[in-house]
Amino acid sequence: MYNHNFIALRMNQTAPKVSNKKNRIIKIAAKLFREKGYAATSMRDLAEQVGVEAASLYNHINSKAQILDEIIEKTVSQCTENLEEIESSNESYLKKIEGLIRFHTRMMIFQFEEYSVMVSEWMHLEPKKLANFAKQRKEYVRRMETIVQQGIAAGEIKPLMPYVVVLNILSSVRGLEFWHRSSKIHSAKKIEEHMVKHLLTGLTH
Amino acid sequence: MYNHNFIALRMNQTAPKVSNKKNRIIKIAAKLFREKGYAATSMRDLAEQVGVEAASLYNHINSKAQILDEIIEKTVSQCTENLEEIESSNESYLKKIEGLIRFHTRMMIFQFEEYSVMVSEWMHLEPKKLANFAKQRKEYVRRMETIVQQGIAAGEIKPLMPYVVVLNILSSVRGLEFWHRSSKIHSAKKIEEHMVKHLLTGLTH
DNA sequence: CCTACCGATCGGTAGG
DNA sequence: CCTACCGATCGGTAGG
Repeated sequence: MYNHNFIALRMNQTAPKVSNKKNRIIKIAAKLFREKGYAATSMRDLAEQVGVEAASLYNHINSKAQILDEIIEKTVSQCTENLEEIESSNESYLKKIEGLIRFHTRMMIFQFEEYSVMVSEWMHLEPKKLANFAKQRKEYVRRMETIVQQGIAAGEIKPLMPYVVVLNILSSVRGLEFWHRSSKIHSAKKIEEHMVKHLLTGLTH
Repeated sequence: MYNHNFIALRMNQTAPKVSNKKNRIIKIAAKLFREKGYAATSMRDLAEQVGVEAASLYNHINSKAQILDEIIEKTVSQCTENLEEIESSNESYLKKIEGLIRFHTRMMIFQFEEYSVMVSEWMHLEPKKLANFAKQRKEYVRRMETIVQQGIAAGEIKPLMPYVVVLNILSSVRGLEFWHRSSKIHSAKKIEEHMVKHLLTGLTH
């Protein structure tokens, strides 16, 4: 998305105009969907934050459902691309898991609104989009499980249910939503290091 | 709640009648709130599942908001009572943390609907109830952090940010919501053991 | 427990 | 981008 705009900006100065307004609407929607939830956010709430009447939103977007879909689709793509990079790297399995913890932690911190909406509001997607998301998420978890499984087989990781390990990692990252809210007492870098340390090496010495 | 009914049942056979109907409504509401979210669940949805007209629900409950409040308040009480028991026990700090992981894992498995609603729908509480919940949750986390802190001071736990550790534990448990949905391939006991093992001792040997 | 109904608000459209 | 408005649905009440 950002890359696309960057290229378009260099090739045609006037082209991104409409797109920028749409992006602004989606950005503000992500913020509201995270705060209040998708169902409890009205198009009038959104319009107010954007600074227009509700009817005017429809010159830039087709429906409320489409906004949710675009937020989630964009975030899913970023996760999938990262997973592919990690899978095809030459790191150890433990390093790959560490990379996944770091990536998701950064997503939660630096793409806070969009990532939170993806993990908490996906159930409000329309039936077809919902089915597609569920399929992609299942596949994503399966591929993470495979890395854990391979790490166990290689003796790098202790024998644990890969399913529980993957769920714990993804859920722990989700928990950072709560941290983010209560201001940045702790730096992002420090949080990331402690996430990795706890999830990889546990509490005991 | 269950204890209260149990006692009432022995003392007066006719007393719990109205209460049972209310409990049934709340139980079904918890199921719907978890599946669709509080805001996306209508009183007509609930009435249909209960098997009456929407207007009839109001003979047993005062408002939609009250239902959410009762679900959450009951679950909060159970968590707080358990925490007090653990705090006052003579176990090591590590054992106390283990006990908390086990308790919350069991809550998520055996009080699935109510616990899920508490962790996912609390933001829809009415302002006064919301403020109270936020206060209690903050206090709960603080007390868990204190146990971690003491464990570190005693040399039982490696030096990690207590805040991150507590968040990871509570969030990992929350992630079991997803597991529960996909049938019981793995037994509850096995899940609990692997939760403890991962969160206490990590992935590495 | 029901029928009948209330005012408010919802997502979205028509027309300019 | 607005005003004006649509039908549908919301939580909840009155009255029996």
